[in-house]
Amino acid sequence: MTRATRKSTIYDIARLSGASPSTVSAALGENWRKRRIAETTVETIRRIATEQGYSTNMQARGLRKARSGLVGMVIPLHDNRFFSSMSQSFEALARERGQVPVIASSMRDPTEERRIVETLISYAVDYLFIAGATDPEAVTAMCRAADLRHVFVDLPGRGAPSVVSDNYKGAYDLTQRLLADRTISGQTPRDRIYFIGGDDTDYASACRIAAFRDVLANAGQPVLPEQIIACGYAPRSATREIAALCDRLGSLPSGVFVNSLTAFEGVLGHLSSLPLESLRNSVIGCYDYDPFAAYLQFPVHMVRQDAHGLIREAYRMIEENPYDLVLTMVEPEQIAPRTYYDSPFSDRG
Amino acid sequence: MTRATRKSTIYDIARLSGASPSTVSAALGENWRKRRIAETTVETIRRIATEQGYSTNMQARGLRKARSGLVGMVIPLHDNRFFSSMSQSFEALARERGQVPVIASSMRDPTEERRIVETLISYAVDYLFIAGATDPEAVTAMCRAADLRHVFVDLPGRGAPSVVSDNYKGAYDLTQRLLADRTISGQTPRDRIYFIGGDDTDYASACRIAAFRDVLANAGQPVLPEQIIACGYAPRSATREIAALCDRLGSLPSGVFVNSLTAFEGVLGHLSSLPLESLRNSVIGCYDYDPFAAYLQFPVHMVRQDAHGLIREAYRMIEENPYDLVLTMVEPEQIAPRTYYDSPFSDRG
DNA sequence: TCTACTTGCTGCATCGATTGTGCAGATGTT
DNA sequence: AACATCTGCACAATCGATGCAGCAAGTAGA
Repeated sequence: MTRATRKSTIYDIARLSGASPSTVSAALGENWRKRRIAETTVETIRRIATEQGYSTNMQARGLRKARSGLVGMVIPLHDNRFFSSMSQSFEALARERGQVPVIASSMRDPTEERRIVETLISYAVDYLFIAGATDPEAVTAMCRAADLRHVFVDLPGRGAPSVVSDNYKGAYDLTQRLLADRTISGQTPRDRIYFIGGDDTDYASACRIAAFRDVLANAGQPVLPEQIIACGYAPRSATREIAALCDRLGSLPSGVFVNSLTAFEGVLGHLSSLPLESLRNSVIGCYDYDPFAAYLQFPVHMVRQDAHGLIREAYRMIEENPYDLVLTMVEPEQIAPRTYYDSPFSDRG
Repeated sequence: MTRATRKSTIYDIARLSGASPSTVSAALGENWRKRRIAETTVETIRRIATEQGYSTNMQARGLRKARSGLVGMVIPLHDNRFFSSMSQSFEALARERGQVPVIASSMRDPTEERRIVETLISYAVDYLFIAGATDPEAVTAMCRAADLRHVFVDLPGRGAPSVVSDNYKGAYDLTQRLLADRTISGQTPRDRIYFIGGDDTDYASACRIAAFRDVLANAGQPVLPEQIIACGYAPRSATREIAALCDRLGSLPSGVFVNSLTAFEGVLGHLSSLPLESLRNSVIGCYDYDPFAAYLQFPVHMVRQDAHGLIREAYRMIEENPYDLVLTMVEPEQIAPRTYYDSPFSDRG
């Protein structure tokens, strides 16, 4: 095993090439023309640098230039199709720009979120993307103090540009589809459609709930409080709640609007325990898309949020109008039951 | 909008507190006792630091201490249940240790992989985890030169400790289950089981293919070359290949072993175009688990890899025996069709 | 009173890259 | 020949935090 020699620096290259450190720095960078370094010198220096396996110490550069080349993104969790799609897009767009993405998950915990933002500020990230912020005001306050450009994604903030899905429209259309697909047999509580999952204090859920209410009200079926079961995003609690609901009603309701894939995972945990027949008279919808969820034993109406579009827009905002406190909407897409959506990354795997 | 004041440094705190920068540094750190700073001084300094919203400049600290507090992980892609579970676990374990995880996706491209490793080395990550390496030798060479502790996950390398799933065992058991579940009606090519997806030059797939061959050979059904369709991990190519196979055979084969969730996504793209009846006489297995994939219209035998266990072991190795060139195996778990697996993070969402 | 410690702090060099300034020597101009 | 200009490079300060070496007061022991 070769014992590693200390990593080589511009001073080593300087010594080996007979040039000065500043010449080496310029030669290895982009602006050697402006600094009038002879092309032959540049070539020599670069050759030696390659031979020595030199690589820039980004900590030193970052310290001097007061920017790190890192771009931060906070997401609620990695283990989720929607957010991991965002990660994939974020990474692609950041690398296109020669930046290094740092993605952190907050578990939707405001304290953790704050700690993460602090940490990213400590590392002098150049931009910060916050997806699903739990406390936008706090984030903005910290970023302001650190003079850090930031943008909110998915959940808007008041102090920076925000890019969000058009949750109202997505939920409006989904609810309409559920309503249309439903087979009603009477006027019992079971005939209603229930909304399950998410947190009614968060923006996205609130929009969706509003749309849900509006559609049903327009259809002459005003929503009762018990029809909204905002039990959070955790699979476990969704399992519990849907089971309790079925218990109360004596069967599955005629329709269920599930507010996220994670909640749907939990709902599935209960549905899977039911005989398939009992699902025949229910129509299920899920806000978010998953190719497997689209092919369950029962039809599922889905909504695909444009994760890539969200990130693209967010990047545009942060690069072009970082101080425009504007809210950009990105349209989600309704996906019919049993439809395969060909993702932008499906040529990779 | 408040214009941001320059971020405060230890020099600002020093001026405000009347102490010297070195005293401030010591007071804000852990070792102020060793440096014999009076407790009252420490309190004063910390109060002022808080008031000023001071936060350590990690670039400066990293430069001085020659370690960054960052830990890197390379994964093939974010948008995948297996890898995003690894990300989730990695993040949790890194934060427990006060480190900051940086997760990058290589898209299984050796060039991209190398670039990423170089970049992470530039940022002086303290450790590097490489999952699904495409060129382990190159990675080890670079890490050696930079004196960087690293560990291979999922795909082993020769030059560092490796932690991998027991792919052979997982695939052996899965193949046996497929064989047992199959209903054969004759001795035509359609009666065979086919293996689809993955890259036969990569370690994990090679192990799984070997197990697949062995089970069938033991059962007196030696595997023909055309039974192994290692068409990569991309959904798109899996769709193409399964369609071509069905074309050749005139129907679905009696069994399909799908080598990853991404490939399965592609396979599903084709299966979904078939009438449900045509699936009745086939048994499907997928190496990797997804809760939705477990509840499709047809039963799917799945294998759940222990992503959390892999990362936990990898961390143990890198912290305890970074120079032990040992290969640790982590057992995967067979999941019966239509089974809900309760993930370690299912209380979050 | 004089040495011998201890306490509590400061000064200074250092990590590696960047950048404004300056200075020889070459070339051109009148 | 005297002066201006350009070329190609080197010097040194700087970014912010760290940690070694050392120094002035205070306390203890003889």
